[in-house]
Amino acid sequence: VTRRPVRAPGRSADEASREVPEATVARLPVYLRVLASLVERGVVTISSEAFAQAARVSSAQLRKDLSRLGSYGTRGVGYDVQTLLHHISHAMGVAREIPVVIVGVGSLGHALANYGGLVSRGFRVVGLLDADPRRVGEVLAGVPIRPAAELEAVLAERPVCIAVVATPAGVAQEVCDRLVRAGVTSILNFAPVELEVPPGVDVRKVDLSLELQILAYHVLRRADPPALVTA
Amino acid sequence: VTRRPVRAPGRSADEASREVPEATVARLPVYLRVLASLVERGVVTISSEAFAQAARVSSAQLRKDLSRLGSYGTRGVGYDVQTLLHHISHAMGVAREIPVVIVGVGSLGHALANYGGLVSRGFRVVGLLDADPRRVGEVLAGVPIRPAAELEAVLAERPVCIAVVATPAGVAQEVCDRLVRAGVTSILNFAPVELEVPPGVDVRKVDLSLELQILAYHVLRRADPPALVTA
DNA sequence: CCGTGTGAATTAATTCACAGCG
DNA sequence: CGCTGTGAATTAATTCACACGG
Repeated sequence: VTRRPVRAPGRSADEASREVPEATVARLPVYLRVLASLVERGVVTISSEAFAQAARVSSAQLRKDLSRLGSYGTRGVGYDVQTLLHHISHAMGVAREIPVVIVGVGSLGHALANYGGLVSRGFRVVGLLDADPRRVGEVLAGVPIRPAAELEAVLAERPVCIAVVATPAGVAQEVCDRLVRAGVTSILNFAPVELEVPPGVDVRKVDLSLELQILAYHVLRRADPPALVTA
Repeated sequence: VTRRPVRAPGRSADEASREVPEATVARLPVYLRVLASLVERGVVTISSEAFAQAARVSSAQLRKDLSRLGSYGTRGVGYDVQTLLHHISHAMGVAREIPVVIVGVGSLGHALANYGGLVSRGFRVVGLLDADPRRVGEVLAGVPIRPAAELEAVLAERPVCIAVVATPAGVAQEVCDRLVRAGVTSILNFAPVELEVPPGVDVRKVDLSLELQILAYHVLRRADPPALVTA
């Protein structure tokens, strides 16, 4: 995952949050998800211990993370699930609906466009683009696929900050350049290439085979020789 | 990403590698990919500076990472692309073909099964499982989709260490439990839940909306009010 | 000379452990 | 009395900066 400087220069000190560490930011969405499921199950209050177990982190880490946002727990009791959900949502800026465009609507792009988790977490797909003329015109989740050539036009009609690149590796950089030129400042990249972006643009990557390779590395270093087939 | 103890107790000291840090392990596949593209472009030698730029890391970090595997560079010159490719491949245990099963063959599962990057990085899909009877029988990348009920049978015929969970969130934990009981020790989880696994089982997760939420967090903390729509 | 390899310094993240509040 | 909130201690990761070898 590429992290670039992108420090906010000096926002008004309205929020309680003073510089939440990156590692914490990466866990907040997990907490949010766990809290949502606790609400569903009717849980009203939860201790850091139980919460941490559900989120698969240590209780100390959970408490430290939460304390960055403020003191929302009750000593001797735990956290009120609703209150906490509210505060983390606020910190993460949910309550807004964030428009995203997806470039590349192959099977992965289809999966993303149809993924309900997007909408439920405050995102809305407002544009779908694909270079394959056979896919153009298809409507996915209420949004028609438009030709990749119209990328600039789509972003002119409807400016967005966040774009998802799900194209083949070969064209990802070019697509990325065009997105950035059209005003996109944050990119989620599924193509297996390292995107080059100007400073100020934020890129995160998701790479399936990279994750598998990391898992495989650990398997190979295990004590017992496992179910592997030599080529 | 869940990292669990999983320290190899005491492998024979055959490899040069003595305890490669986790952060480095996570970058090695990136280096591998960059090297492969350098080979394609006919590059023979590369300096840490140029290599680092292509891999989007600092040159110091790259050199430190590579030095964990041994001294494969030439002072005053740089690294031989082929040599380095060979050594990192070896460290990552490429040269073996690693079997994986995919549980859940929705649009995401389809994308994964058809993803060429798997095969080219030494993985082979040897099993596809889905609970939907309408999908059973379909053949993807040469592998037939079998009913989820046969999970245990599939893993009995052909033991594998690594499984991909691409099911809906609701059944992911159950599938995970069954996989672990059937001998799987490493899981790549695409379902938006925190999987609970016994010690010794390694889980990594890929969560699209989590990544988007992190991007959105940073967008919201930017100086200028961006292209967001209030709900 | 130039660029690798690496100790030393720095910064970030995690864990410990316990004071103090409800 | 139990559990949060948090300084202090620890561990991990990154960056610096330069000695040294080709």
